[in-house]
Amino acid sequence: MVRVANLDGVRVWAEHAADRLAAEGFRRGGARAAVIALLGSQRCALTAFDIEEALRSEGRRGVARASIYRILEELESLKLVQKLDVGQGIARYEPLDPSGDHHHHMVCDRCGDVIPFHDDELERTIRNVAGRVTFDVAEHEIVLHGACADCRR
Amino acid sequence: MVRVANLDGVRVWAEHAADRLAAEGFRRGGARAAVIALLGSQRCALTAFDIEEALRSEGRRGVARASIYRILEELESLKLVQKLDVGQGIARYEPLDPSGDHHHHMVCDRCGDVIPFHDDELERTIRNVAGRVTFDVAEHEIVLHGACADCRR
DNA sequence: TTCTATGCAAAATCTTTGCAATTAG
DNA sequence: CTAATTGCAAAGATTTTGCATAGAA
Repeated sequence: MVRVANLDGVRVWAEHAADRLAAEGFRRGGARAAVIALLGSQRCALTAFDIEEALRSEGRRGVARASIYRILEELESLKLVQKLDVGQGIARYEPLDPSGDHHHHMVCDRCGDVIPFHDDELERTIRNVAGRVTFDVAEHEIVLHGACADCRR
Repeated sequence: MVRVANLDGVRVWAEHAADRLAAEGFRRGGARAAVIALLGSQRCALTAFDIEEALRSEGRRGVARASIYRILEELESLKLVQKLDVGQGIARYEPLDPSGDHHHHMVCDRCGDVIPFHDDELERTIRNVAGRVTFDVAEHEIVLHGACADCRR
């Protein structure tokens, strides 16, 4: 088991995202820049609420909730972020590594913490399964529920 | 890859659920019985809306939405049904086989269809992963996204 | 009769939409 | 100047809660 690999990739993600947006003809607004900068500095999935709060407390005027959702939707459609549901009906968003690297999540059902993990064997197995089904598998999402190291005591 | 195994188990699930509820001291109300009967006749996950609609069109007076949610919550806490999120922020519920048998889901992102599947290798791999992490894994949920046989054409 | 189960309506939560004002190019 | 971007408020969608009533034991 490996923790989120490729932290360098994450570090430059904001830059990569800005480039992609520019290439797609988007203009450079302050709200979008703020959301991208925040996502780029995170190692894992944030909710829209997390983002709103973080940007508001960053001192500046903050970004409107509607803008956050609109921006996240754009980023998702460009495959720059992945939207994921870990089970409480609240969407989370995280940067998508341009190299294709990805990870899954363990959700602590006691404290609500979301912890990323990666496992090569698991990826291999998923690929095998994908080859065996009469279904065109484009993505996969795996969530482990349970208790985190702190909570299980 | 195997389609939902143990259809007999599903068939008797309603009975099993009724027994568990009785053992837990619950009384036998009509709304709960209707929800259980419906779930027992399904092979896969339904949304609260699906359930409400199905029960309403079943001719009778139908079951109030609030009751449906309350009943599903009870059943979930007794581990009689599993609640799952396949990504659109809408919860789905399905009977949980008392034998421990379980399956995962492929979601067609074009038509929205949710298709169950099971794979032994995948289960084994998940168990291995669970043994390797500093996290107490109680459950796991796997969702494959893509296009179903009909939609991919 | 007593306490659970249910229905109805209102509230809560998360997300989306409409529209006017702002801002980038 | 022109069109994309943003903020604000209102609307939508799903789920939860409060409370009075019906119903099971």
